[in-house]
Amino acid sequence: MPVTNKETCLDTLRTEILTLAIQPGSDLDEAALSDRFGLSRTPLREVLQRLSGEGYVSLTRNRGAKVASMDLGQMRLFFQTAPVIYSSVARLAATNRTDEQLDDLRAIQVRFAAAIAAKRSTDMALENHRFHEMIGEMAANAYLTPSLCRLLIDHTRLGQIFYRPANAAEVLAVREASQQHEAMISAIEAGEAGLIVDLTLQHWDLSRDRLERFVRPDPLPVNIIDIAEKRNAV
Amino acid sequence: MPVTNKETCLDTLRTEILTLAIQPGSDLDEAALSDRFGLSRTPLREVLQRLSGEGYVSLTRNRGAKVASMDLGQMRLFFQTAPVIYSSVARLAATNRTDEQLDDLRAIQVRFAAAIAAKRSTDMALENHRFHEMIGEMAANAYLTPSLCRLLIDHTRLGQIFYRPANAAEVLAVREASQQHEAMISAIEAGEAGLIVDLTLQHWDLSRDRLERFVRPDPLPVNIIDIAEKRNAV
DNA sequence: GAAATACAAATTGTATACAGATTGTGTTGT
DNA sequence: ACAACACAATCTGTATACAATTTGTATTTC
Repeated sequence: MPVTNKETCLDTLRTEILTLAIQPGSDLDEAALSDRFGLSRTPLREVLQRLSGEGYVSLTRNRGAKVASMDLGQMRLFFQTAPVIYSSVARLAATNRTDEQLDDLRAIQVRFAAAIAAKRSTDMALENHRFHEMIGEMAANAYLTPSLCRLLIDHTRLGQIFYRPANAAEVLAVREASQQHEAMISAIEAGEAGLIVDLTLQHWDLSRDRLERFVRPDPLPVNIIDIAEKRNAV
Repeated sequence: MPVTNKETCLDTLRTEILTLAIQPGSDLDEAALSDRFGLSRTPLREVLQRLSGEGYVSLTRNRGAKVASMDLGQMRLFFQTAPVIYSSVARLAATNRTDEQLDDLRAIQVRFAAAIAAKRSTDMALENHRFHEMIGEMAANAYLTPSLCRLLIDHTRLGQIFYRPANAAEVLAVREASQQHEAMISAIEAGEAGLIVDLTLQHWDLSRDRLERFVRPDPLPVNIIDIAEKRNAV
């Protein structure tokens, strides 16, 4: 099965959107992209249609493609929706997974841990994304998968900051996330539905705490701002 | 905003798939469809891509488009997944709906009731579909909507039988479903989250009973089969 | 007669040229 | 100076022709 230009284009755009290399809301130029990937506009438009179906991109008639935006309203929905879907999917994964899928999941976790050790933050985010996508695949539920994928897209985009650990506390949190992955693998292997749901919700809590800290970071020291104002006044 | 050929094509294919005018699993011929809708193959392929994104159709490379299948495995997932999504969506609808949307919902319900009164079974199924799609729109949750839509596609296709009431008991069931719709509208208007979830689960139970009766109908009278075998033996 | 292969027909994928829509700019008139 | 309109440039949408892949069929070979 040869890897066509079209598939390269799909994958590349997906990762560029996930890693924020292309920012939410930015316009995608058909001509530029078809040049870049050595495709004519026809197949490129099909790529965009598909990305739209997956939720990476939004199309408007006569106005082209935009990377899916991440406004405040969306974020609210994200935090509201993630727990139900994540835990439902995790429960199904524990009962439906195959042995091959479990091996795949382990392989992804190895690469995730390696990315952490090497402090490659982009890879951390992408391998984490694949880890949770893989759990979705294990769940093997065509009805839930599309919702999961949309959540993961925004989770990964938000998480760019999570996996770019700035201080010692956040490095610890990433390590904890990795340990939780290990525990989740064990629970899925053992088929313990109740346990995997608990672990998933814990994992979510950890992630949510980091994300909220990003959205509402510690305020700047007030006196520094005072100083800046005085300098402007001079 | 003019209705283009392309949009007609999209809508028509959607309803034909929902009403089983095109059977699950059947192949879609690009040339034939582009002839039929007066489109060239390029925009028609974009329609198919989009239908694929919505879950109506599945695409395979170099092998064209098939109407989404409804095998036994899928049905199992359907019954497993519907309650979570339906109730989550309903809860959100009660808190997020706008007044205009509530008016739209009422209008749909009027058409639904009219279809029942006139015994137009296809319209019953389609208006019922729109009713629940509208509740999805009220929920205004981009993460849940895709899952809801996929569930509704299969629910409506299965329900073709439900809304083609064969006997008196099933006519009563359809009337009951319609009454439940009315109750749901009231609950959404009042913003009663707990109530709408209860009503939704009741509605689901009613529908599920009918669907299960379809999948596992009352067995044929045994002696009739005996007779048939004797005739073949002659 | 069954299997394999080569060829033909049909179907899908891609490129390019053209048509239609939108947006920005410059000119004209008040 | 501002508003309105017209025109140009840019981008999106569609049609058609061509290339590549798949599938069915017929012929050959064992």
